[in-house]
Amino acid sequence: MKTKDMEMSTVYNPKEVEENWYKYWLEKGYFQPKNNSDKKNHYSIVIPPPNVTGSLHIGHALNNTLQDILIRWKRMEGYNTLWLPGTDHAGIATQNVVERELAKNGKSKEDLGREKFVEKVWQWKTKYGDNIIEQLKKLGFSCDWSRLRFTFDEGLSKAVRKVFVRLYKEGLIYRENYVVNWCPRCQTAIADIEVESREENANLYYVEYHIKDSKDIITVATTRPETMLGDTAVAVNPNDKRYKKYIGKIAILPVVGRELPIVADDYVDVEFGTGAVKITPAHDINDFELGKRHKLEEINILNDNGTMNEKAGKYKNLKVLECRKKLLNELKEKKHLVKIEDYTHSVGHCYRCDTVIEPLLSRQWFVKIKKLAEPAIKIVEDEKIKFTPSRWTKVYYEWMRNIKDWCISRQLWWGHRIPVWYCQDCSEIIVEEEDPKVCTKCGSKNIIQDPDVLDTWFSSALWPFSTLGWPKKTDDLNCFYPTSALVTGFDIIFFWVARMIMMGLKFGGNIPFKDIVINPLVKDAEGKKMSKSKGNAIDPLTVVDKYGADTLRVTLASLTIQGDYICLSEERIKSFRNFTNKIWNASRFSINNLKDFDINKIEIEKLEMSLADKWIFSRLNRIIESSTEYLNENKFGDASKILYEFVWNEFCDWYIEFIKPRLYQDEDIKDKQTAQYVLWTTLESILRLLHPFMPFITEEIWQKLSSPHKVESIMIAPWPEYKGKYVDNKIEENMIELMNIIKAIRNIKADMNISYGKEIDLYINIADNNKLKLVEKNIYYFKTMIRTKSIIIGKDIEKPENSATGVLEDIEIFIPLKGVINIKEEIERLEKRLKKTKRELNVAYKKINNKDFLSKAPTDIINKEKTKVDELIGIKEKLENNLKNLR
RNA sequence: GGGCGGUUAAUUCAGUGGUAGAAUGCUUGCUCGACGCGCAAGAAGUCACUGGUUCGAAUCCAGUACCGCCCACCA
Repeated sequence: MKTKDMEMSTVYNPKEVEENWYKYWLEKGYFQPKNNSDKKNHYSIVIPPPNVTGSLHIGHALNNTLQDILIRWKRMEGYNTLWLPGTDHAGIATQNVVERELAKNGKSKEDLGREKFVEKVWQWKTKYGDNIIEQLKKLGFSCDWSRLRFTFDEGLSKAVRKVFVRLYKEGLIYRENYVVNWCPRCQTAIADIEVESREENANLYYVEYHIKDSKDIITVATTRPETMLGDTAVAVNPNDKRYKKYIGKIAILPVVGRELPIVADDYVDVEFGTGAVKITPAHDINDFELGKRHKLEEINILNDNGTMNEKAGKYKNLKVLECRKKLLNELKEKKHLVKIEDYTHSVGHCYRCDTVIEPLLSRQWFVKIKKLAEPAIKIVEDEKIKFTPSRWTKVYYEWMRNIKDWCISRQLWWGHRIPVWYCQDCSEIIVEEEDPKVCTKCGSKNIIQDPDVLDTWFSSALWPFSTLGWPKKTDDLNCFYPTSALVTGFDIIFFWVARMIMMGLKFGGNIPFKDIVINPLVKDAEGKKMSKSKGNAIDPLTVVDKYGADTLRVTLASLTIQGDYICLSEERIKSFRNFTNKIWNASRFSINNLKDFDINKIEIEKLEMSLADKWIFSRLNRIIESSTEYLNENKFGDASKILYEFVWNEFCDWYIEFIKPRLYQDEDIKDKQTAQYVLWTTLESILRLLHPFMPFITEEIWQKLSSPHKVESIMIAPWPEYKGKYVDNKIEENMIELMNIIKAIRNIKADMNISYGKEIDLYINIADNNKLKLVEKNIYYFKTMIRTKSIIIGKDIEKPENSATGVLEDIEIFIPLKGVINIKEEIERLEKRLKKTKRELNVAYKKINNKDFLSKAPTDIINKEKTKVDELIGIKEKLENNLKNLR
């Protein structure tokens, strides 16, 4: 076979190859599934759609690297694979971005009006929305770009519409006045899980309310004094002796002067504060529910933008905190404010913009979720869907079993408009899949659509089937649904994963995916969250630019352990850059030494493999088996770790070094060809094993490693097959024995300050026949592996004078060092070894002299321990003899 | 308040009952026909603590301490 004659640089340069190979793969159409009819043999993943406003961060890099590893691996295994990409319209986030753009020109969305504004957002999306998609390509991800989807696409919007209408008609979507989480900056309601609460230092204010027609006073405690402007009652515990007499009486709201009934309710905790609570039904969920029980008035004191409204009287138009300050002053002046305590409590913040959330009574749309949650819990209990790592199952159950109705309406303009029309004439509510022209009841044309849009996560919940064409019965849907795996972060298990399972079961008619792989969150070297503002963020594209996509990918994959977080640092990336380069150079070596090799011209059956050849085949097949198994278990870190160790520590450090003398000679052509054959086969398999992790460099080398490849790209080459016949324990044991002897000799050389390159005379005394044979057979390699001038080997070799000694079980090694050896140092070296041996011997003795151990431990353990004692005694005696001679 | 996870070498982590491991870092030495992004050798751990089970515990059980996260919140 011809090896393409190519100069390979000593340092791998990813920039020269990555773009071209990506183009090549795209041209060949490898990213697309073979067909969409072979349901049996399919493997599919839908991408967690990044926001159209997003730019690629390290979390995306990790998440998508894992997906690409799975897809590339399965593709090589012969599956009909589809990795479907797309983006999310990201309601609030995108609207915010475009609003900011407008603000630069001093405009607001109101200036444009709804229609023009939405048009503007679409324009923005067309221009920038696929930035992140282009960035994904830089990392080599093999998504089928021809199937790119967007949550606001026409097709996906139809799916959203259908789901809404069906849920509504089944009574699972309803509209209600309720205290919701209101973000005054985004000016929309948000769902409970979109609120992030944080402990904050605050004050607890004690305010006196006078009792009507009495000199008595009832004191309430509050953290949000401004809400008293919306108070409509004071509540006490019915069993509280202090306040029993006031129940049914009237309290006077300070400043405002409103009359408030004093009601009794079990909700009130006698122990907390004063035991009396001001009740603001429009701005506190508990107060709201208490208010319902006692039929209290609900007074909303806030505008949508978080300022006080006309109900706040003279405090109208002030921001909440300004109002609080001024109101407290007034209360103080009027002697109503009697005490201020330090107090820490948790305060809700908007997960999009971090603004403090105000609970606000408003009319919103909700999904009645319990009925949808039940089957979604059951399906996980039945293990039809599995979490990796499995502990996330508990987190899922915990949330699903305590789930609350989902507020899905958002007071935004960018998003799926709620498909509900209100007839202005007969008050009919019209909910249909097609836009109604007239009222379905009275025929009036005077109908108005609900102004709100749906929570972005509503459309994301349909992603696994809406992207495949649902509600149409498409071939894609039939072939690729349910999808095989979902890879995502644990931060969106509730937002997304749980809802996809519920919606998938309800509308997709099946689970949306079988395997949920929860990937860790990436933190910096100190374990801190990465963020642009902190300046500790590692930009994946910068890493790609500096070190290449393969390095980034294999780094991330290796760090993907079963924990919640991984710490990434430049130092770590560099270590994998070095690995990439190691692969490059091992390949460079191999290619150069395979120039005269043609696998078609050799008779494989007639080759006589050496110990090292058999050993590397044995190891290779073990690695094929276990790396495949690790991938099956979604253990990306373990898979990459064993590949790293195999390539570097076994293939490079030992195998290549072992065969060098065979490759460099031309006397024994058959032996040379054997080495070449094993070298070629092993490297070629390594490349295929590494391909899912490091697609670019493996393709580059695979193409250079000219060969009888049956296919034109490593991407579509078969996944290496495990061949058990090559796995041989005895061979591996022998090799380890040999390695240990070599290491022991190198150790002596290093200890005695003999440079590695200096050739030595070597005497080896081996008592055991098998070991003697083993060493004799492989003595050929010692010249290069340890640089020997002469070797004398046998059963009763006399120790030459003035030689350094090494003891290894029943083997003695002597290196004569006339004039070089320092007797004192040699004694010290041997004594140190003797001391250690004696210590180990003591421990072992104790064990085998323990009656309980002998009677209760299994025999193989006892025998092992006895053998160990014998060995240690042997070593000890040899060391002592040598020491005696030195003195 | 409820729940989950963690604590093993300087660092990041493997290790689920039988001699404490890897990678990186560190120390020392090295132009050996792949690679200094390298080679060789080496040092380095009371496996958080206290009990218990066991012939034997990093590993199983109970408790303690510390760290992290999630959920629910009493104004």
